[in-house]
Amino acid sequence: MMAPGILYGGSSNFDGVFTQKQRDVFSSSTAPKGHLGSLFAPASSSSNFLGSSSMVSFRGVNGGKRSFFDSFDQDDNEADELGEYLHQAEKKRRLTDNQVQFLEKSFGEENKLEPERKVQLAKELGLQPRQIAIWFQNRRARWKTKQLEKDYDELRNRYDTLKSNYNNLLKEKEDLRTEVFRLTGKLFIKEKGNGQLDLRDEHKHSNALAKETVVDPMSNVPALVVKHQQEDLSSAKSDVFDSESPRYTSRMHSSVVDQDDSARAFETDQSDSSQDDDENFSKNMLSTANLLGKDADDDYPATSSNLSYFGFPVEDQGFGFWTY
DNA sequence: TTGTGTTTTATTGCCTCC
DNA sequence: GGAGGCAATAAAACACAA
Repeated sequence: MMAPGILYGGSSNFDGVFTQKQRDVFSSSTAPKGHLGSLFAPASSSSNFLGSSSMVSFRGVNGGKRSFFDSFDQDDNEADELGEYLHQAEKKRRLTDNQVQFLEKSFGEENKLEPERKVQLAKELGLQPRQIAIWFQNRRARWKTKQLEKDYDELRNRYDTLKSNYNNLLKEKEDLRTEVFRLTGKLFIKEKGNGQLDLRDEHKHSNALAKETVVDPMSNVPALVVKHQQEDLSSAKSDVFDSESPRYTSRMHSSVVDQDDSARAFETDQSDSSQDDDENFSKNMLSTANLLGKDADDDYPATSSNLSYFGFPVEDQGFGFWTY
């Protein structure tokens, strides 16, 4: 197979590099064969470019790296360099460190290459404009890849942080929920002991509030929670978070209780209004408390919209959209 | 020294823009 | 229709472990 070869010199719109097709055509018709064939320039009179030596990487030549710019100060070595070049004419040659450095600097200033700048850089570096264009193109591709990796890392960090916060909130929620259950039970026992608790009113209130538990479209938080927040704020009373307050307890209870469970627990009351003895209500309350305690790991709450406390779809809690 | 993985240079084909 | 950009790819050059 024919290795890539570069032809030097230039006509008005010739970039300095023939395509494989062009080379094939050329070499099969008029061009000399072999290494010299790839050196055959279609026009050299108008060439602004520095020619063969510019294309040779001096890495490893004469036992070490040689500066690209140094090469132009050593006319004595031109013959040697030409010989070296002739030897490497059909090899792919890397740019020197200085050339790359120069190009990097230019790329840093502007990663797009206007024609004037391309020609200017080609002159300064002794390369073909086509090579400059290719270098910029490849450099843009590398930059894009790096940028993608960077963006990925950034997104992943943000995701990790978000997930961590979410898990912390979940834990906090569980703790609060446990506390509510504990205090509810305590209150129930206390008020039942005093014979002051009208559990039917409590039940009505609970059901009414539970039915209000729909998601607030603005905040994605259950509207009941929003409503309670607003009420609690406006009341400006010290009993807002007073665990001994029946009002607080009933609200928290109703917002926590699953609607279905709640309905089940108070089914007797709804089906037969004549039955109003405290004992039945006591049993229902206790069974509700047991049910809730047993299902403490279940996701909150209990709205038909299948949304968790934070407004996330339950199935999304694992942030399943992100895969590793 | 050699095999292998990575980087760099260059080509090809397709697309868009003027 | 030509110029230039980009994605995909080839292939040479390079790095490095065994």
